Amino acid sequence: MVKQLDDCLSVTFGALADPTRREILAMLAEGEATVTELTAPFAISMPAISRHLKVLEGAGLITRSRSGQHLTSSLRSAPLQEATEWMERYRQFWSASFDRLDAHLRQFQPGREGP
Amino acid sequence: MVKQLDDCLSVTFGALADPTRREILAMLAEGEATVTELTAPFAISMPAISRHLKVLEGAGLITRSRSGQHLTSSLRSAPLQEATEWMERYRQFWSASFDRLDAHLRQFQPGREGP
DNA sequence: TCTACGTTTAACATGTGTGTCAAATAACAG
DNA sequence: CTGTTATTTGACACACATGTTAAACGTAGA
Repeated sequence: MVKQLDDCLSVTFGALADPTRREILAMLAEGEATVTELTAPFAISMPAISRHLKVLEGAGLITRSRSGQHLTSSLRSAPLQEATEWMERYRQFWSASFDRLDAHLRQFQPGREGP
Repeated sequence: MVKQLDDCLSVTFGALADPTRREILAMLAEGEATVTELTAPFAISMPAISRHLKVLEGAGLITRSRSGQHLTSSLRSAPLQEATEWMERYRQFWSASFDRLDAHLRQFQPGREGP
């Protein structure tokens, strides 16, 4: 029953997990852009960018609209809201129980790096 | 130069992109637990859970400490803070420009489901 | 020291993601 | 209609993620 939301979060976080896609979102935050424009700053091919855009669109993070020959992409907000809410739940929990947790952890954890 | 942070976000979002791992985080939010305890509610094997825990630890989302035979896992907060900050940047932008965007989008997007 | 328990590692199968280049589609201009 | 530009799709290659089972490791206790 919560499966639907769960999957939605997977798609959202999955889309956000790729640096190129986050870079694309950053570019779109400065205004909508065509695929060609979005491809320019990257060292990868246009088909690759096109696929990234498809992933972002599938996650509902952008929308696309054709104006003449150009297909412009623009940002959408809804999924981020959901993902942020999910994370806020944990952030709040963690902030609340941090002191207790922190003290507890310290006594077991000498260091975090290991071979 | 921002590459380091970028990679950190990839790891964080990547860890969050898996439903099993989010489920594990939800369980740990109710208190620390051993690998055996964390494996119980799932239909997958303990080695699989062990790997998920390793991913979560790699993302800094949990810490682990041995107490006797048991290896207990507990939540950490730092990476979520970073990821939330990243997303907040976009949420704010999107909220601000939502009206303008929304009107623009409506005229191009008849439906979001595909075959 | 031998045995049992809890957990991880090794080796492997398999599916999915990300990139490539070449060809196909879509809209526009002569 | 033909050609040009913008973008996507197809076919492939390769890497990585996730699951499995079997064996190894680490700690506790007889």
